[in-house]
Amino acid sequence: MSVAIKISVNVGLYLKEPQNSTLGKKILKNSIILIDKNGFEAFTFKKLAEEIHSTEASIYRYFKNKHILLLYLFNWYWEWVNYLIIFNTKNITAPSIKLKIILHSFLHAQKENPSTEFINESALHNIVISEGGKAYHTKMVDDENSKGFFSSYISLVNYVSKIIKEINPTFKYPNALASNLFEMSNNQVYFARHIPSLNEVSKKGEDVSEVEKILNYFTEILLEKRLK
Amino acid sequence: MSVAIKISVNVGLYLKEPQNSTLGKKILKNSIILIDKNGFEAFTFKKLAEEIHSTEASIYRYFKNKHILLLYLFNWYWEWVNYLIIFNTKNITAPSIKLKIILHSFLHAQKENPSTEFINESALHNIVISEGGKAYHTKMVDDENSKGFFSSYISLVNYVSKIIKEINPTFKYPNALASNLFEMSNNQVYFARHIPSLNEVSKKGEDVSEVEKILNYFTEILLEKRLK
DNA sequence: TATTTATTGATAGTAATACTATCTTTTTTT
DNA sequence: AAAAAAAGATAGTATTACTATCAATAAATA
Repeated sequence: MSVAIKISVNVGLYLKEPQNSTLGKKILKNSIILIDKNGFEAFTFKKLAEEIHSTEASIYRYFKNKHILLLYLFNWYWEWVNYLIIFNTKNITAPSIKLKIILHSFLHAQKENPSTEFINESALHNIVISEGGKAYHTKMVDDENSKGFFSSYISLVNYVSKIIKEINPTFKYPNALASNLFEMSNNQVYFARHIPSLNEVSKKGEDVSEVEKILNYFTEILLEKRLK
Repeated sequence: MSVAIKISVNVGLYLKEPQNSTLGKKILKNSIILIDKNGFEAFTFKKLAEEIHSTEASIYRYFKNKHILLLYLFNWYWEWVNYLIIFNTKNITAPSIKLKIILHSFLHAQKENPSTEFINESALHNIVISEGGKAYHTKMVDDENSKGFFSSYISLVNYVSKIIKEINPTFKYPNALASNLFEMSNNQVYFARHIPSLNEVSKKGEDVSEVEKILNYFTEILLEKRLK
């Protein structure tokens, strides 16, 4: 017996819900593996089809194209982080502790017990770090935003924004801070791994914890209550 | 008569220096226009060739591929910002004023007098905002970093980092703050334009100035001198 | 159980992309 | 005027990003 959580994303992101079939789950599982391994640019439906011993045509029955598949994965990830955050901050009242837990949950999302056998959360987290920006840095961004394709991310940011306001109601830009915390988090981990002269993270293998320290340091200073 | 500044980038980024020929300058000029208009994904050497009434083969004599061309443009941009910053902070001694001027220079780089007829700084700035992350979010990042393809950006970050240390020598992560200022700057402008629920920038057409306010607000709080 | 329906597989085909190669013409340098 | 360099013209290839069609198989339901 077990308690299963099922994560669902915006229906506009798929033609057929991949979580409801064996082939669909294989697509999700192996697209994560392939994108993580070779990067999004090198990823094609043909290679994926070969990997899972299926055909391109079959994959196209689930996703319109690889960009939409990427959006599906990101939304799944953001929903998963959302769940983790709600779960981990349950019964915590002090908002400043809540924010600390949120940062920790987000940065260590990969280390949590996997909720779903067909999603490798750790690999997915790496994809979000390396390719996350590609979700919305396209010419379709306005159209896709209007269709709610970023709503999981937006609601995450809004939730954090609310907590920021609780910590310090005089802080002027809670949304900007919240979105920056997520963006900065991924960015600084990426820099630590690939362009280390852009920050102060030296210890290999502990990049995530180091970035957590940086983010806590920044938020503590930014949200410290002050007179005016 | 005039005073011309010539910006040069890492020699590994081109096969033939485009700034030295009419065709090369046309390539630079029109690639900026096309990428700005249609986005980097839709940009191809073939379309560019048609636009400038030349051929694909001729463009390939200047740049190995479109990714390298993008890197060339970004390096050119970072060098240009670097020049602007040095120029605008000349004779300013107070580091906190310097940092303010840097943020202003960076965010308004497009409004400065164009230094080069074949580069539309405004369009290039928009490309950096929309596509900037694609410079280093690829599987070649480590190799390209070792070749110095991001050195203009790194030296920019290091310069700002030094000023941060002057403002507050006790601030623990000057590099992380400096890189975040540049990243956050582009990101928040992009959000203001495309996913406005992610920050507090409402006024259309003044997004850049609004983001400047946010960045100043953040840095002032972060770098305010404090005991411990 | 038979039958309809849905799902997947197999195969083919197309336009566009991302190049490489070669040869000719034009322009520039000496 | 000759030599060298740059650009144009053209062709060709492997891969990508799809769309279309039809057959085989599995699942749902009558």
